[in-house]
Amino acid sequence: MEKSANMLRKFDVKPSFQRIKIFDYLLNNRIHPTADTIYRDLVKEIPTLSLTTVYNTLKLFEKNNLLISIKISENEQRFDVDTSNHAHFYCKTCKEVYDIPTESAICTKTVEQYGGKIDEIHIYIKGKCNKCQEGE
Amino acid sequence: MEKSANMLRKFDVKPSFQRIKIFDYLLNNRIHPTADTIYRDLVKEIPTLSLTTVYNTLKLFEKNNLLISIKISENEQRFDVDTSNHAHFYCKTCKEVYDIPTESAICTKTVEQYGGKIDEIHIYIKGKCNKCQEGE
DNA sequence: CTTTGTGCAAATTCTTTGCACCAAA
DNA sequence: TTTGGTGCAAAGAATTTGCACAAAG
Repeated sequence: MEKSANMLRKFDVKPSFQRIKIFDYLLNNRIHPTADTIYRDLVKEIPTLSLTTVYNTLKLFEKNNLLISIKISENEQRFDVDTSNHAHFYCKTCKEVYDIPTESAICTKTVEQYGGKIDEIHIYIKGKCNKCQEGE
Repeated sequence: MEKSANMLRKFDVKPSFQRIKIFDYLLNNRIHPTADTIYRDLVKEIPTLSLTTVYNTLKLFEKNNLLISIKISENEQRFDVDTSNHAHFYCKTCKEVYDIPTESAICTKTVEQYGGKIDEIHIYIKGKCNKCQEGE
């Protein structure tokens, strides 16, 4: 709890109860959850929580670089507190998102060559994970 | 028109009037359009066209590997008839999507190492394009 | 007090579905 | 005549917005 609160302060986010809980959840559940997943899990503990607050908070966190938003699965946004350089693997069978290490400096040269400025790089790999392969 | 029709047949898609027109549009407008963009442009020429048909058709094309769907911009799907290996650059300012060449064999080893099978790799780069940089 | 956060309900956006009609084989 | 394509209207899912109330400083 206190660790999360300090983290929030460091990124200029006022640590309200809900914000701390949501950030805490993200730190302890590295499953790239959707807003709804976070809401469903936390509402058990905080019955007054609303989905709107979860959305508001995640948006604020993203703006303040506390997390990145990933759009790898069907029509939903997922959130990742690991803001370091890495790729994501989406298993189309079990719908899980896995982190994949990478040394991506990929094709940034081409963009820069034309004078473009890069803010974000997303590498999304889709397929079937090892567990789902086995079950065949 | 005939070129498109043959292309469709080759990928096991019956070349109806609408399908040919939509495929034609995609071939001649390499702007990664959304379903709505395609609809708005084509309805001028084909007043009876419906957005549903555009969606149906794009879905069919995707299933038959005539195009890939990209989710790089905010909440919309865009379509690209270039199914070869390349990355996409999204300019957050002008909202355009540009093709970026790449030699991506990126971090596929890590996935395969764990026994996963890769179907698709999407590389999305976001930032500001050269034109939008200049205007500052 | 005054500002900021929270949460309900309604709205919005993109996409899909159900269904009836139409066209082609 | 049977199959498959088209298109309208309605539904659906994820996210955002407007607004009122609550909390914090």
